[in-house]
Amino acid sequence: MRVRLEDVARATGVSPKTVSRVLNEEPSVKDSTRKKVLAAMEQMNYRPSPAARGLAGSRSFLIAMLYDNNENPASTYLAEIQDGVLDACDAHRYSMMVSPLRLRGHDPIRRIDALVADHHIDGVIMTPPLTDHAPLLRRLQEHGVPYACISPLHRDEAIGVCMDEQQAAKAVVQHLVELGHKRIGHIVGIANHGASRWRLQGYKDALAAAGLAFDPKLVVQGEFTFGSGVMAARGLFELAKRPTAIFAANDDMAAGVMWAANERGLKVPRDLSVCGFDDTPLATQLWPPLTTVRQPSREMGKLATLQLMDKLRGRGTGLLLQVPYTLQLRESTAKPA
Amino acid sequence: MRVRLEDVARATGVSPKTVSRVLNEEPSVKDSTRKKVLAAMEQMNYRPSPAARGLAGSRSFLIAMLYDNNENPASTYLAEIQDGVLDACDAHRYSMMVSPLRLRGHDPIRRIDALVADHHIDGVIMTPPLTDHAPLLRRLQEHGVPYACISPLHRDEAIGVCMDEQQAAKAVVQHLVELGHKRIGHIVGIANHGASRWRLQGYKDALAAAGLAFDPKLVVQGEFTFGSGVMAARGLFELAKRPTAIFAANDDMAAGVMWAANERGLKVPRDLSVCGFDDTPLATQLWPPLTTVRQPSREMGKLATLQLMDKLRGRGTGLLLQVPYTLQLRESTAKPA
DNA sequence: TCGCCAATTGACAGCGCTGTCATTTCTGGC
DNA sequence: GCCAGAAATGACAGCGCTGTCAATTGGCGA
Repeated sequence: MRVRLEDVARATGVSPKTVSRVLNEEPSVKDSTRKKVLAAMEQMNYRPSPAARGLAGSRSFLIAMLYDNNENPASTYLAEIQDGVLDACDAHRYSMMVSPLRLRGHDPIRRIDALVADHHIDGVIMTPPLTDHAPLLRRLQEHGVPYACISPLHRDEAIGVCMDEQQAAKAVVQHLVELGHKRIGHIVGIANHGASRWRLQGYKDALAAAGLAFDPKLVVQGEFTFGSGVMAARGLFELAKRPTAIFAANDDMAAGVMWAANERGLKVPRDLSVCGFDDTPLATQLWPPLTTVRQPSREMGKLATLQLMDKLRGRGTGLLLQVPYTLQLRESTAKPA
Repeated sequence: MRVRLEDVARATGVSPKTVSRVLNEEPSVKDSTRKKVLAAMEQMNYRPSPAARGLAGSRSFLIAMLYDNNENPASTYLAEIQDGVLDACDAHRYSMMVSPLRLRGHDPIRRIDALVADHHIDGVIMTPPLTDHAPLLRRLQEHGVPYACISPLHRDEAIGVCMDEQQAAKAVVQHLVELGHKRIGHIVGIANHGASRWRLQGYKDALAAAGLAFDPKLVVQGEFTFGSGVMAARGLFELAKRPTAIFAANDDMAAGVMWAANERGLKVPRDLSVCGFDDTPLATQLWPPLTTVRQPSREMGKLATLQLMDKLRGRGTGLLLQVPYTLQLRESTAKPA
């Protein structure tokens, strides 16, 4: 029937416990023994039973990816991260559970408790904005469940991955400045999201660096959705002195800006330059294609997971890795008329 | 420490086995006993250990959602389905694993084998185009693992969920006909995908019903991607007699058509009507908003999962459920000039 | 060569549940 | 009121692995 650890032990002439030691990469096994066992495992195509390991031992080889199902950053973003997490899990024989959390209404703490109680989760991958939900993090700590964050707001304590979003935002806006724009609008994302803050700050930095005055009227609150981008853009278009360029804090809102521009008969980029952030598939599906910042989400998911696994093995070197951004200059930005 | 089945048994004054029976909804338990046990479970906040259940019993309470990572229909589609599957899992205390399969290159059969061997998967949710990957289905059957399909090509044997895509496609095209269009182009999806066939057939049906001749030159092969939509549209624009409307087999390609129209200076819908299929978020993020068919993907994911669970409990009534489509008439279609 | 300590290995119980089969408790029919 | 057979319950082993702690082995200085 199924090849069990005991079978491998018998084949190798050692005790089951020793095979178990090899399986778990414990150091106290003589090298020659280890090799023999590994060879037998390979040869017999042995596959440990996660259920048995979970029941007997303290680890479950399961990690959960938590995300917010209400306020989520575009679903393509999460899908990419998920792919990255899966890549890393595959490589380390871990499994992943996806666990959508509805912050509004439902009680996320109970969800965490259930995850821990039911599945003995070994660790958690947190995506924004959950990365900064203090009660959640505290609860995880109480349970002793390690977690890695993707783009957390508070960067000091967390382990995980981030990108220098502030610098990236500064770079896109500088691109607009270099094209000759003087009145540059900005649409902010959901308040308190790290992404919103960093991108706004980068916008300010670029203005400052260029010696342009910061005008609060040019900054409008959005909430990362297409619709909010439309609304925000309409507001900006009503200004006595319309901006000649708009930097939206993500691609969805940038798409909204382009929609509103169309609605008002403004031609992009002739009458208005637009840029976004994230480089979702949407960016190249708009007309004209959107200038934006590429964020390597899949890679980030993978790296965060690897960080988590390092921590699970106690090998944790790391705090917060930083991945590089890439400017994607496309046709939605041009010199002002 | 942890509340165990045994604790519940002691509290209720019955044997552990009886509690187990209640837990597994076995019929041979007296009603009064069942109520007592359930009350105690509730009161003690008992949570069965999936690991122990999996190890001792034959079920793992785990289902896998399989999808093709290369040729996937837009990621938002899969994300929606996944959400639906999770909804259903939650409701029935099942867990879900996501398992991307790279059909090209990697060997999907091995992946299935691994899933079964490692995790004792109870069942599988199949998404297109995997629903029609014969070797895969055969392997699942050999393993005795039940599966439910979402929009399978071969509808006879499969259990799962589908939509009358042919009828839906016919309806959108009829909408174009009613607007007065005579030359209607169609961009087909990846060959052999059910979605491609049904939508093409619906297109033909509508033409026939309207007494319009079918012109093969108006039908161009695409592959469900934005880029292929652009290419296909360019081809159609080169025709001596350009179509006045184009029905793309999905929204991404329709977006491509609109892109290509922009590129060529054609104004939608004045010079060209465009419609798509799926009603992804993209549809309302384009300018003008896209006329399309809404497919309730999330609902379909949920229903397919419920079907699967029915089957797992042997209560399987069902073959293929059919969910209704909805026409989303928006501004990308209008009377021909 | 002997003893001692560290390095390696093994014996054994038990993780929390379910399958199997035995046992007890009800039914209803006579 | 008694018995056959169905309904309901229980006893017990064991799923495949790991934690604990004991036993063995090997290396080295005295």
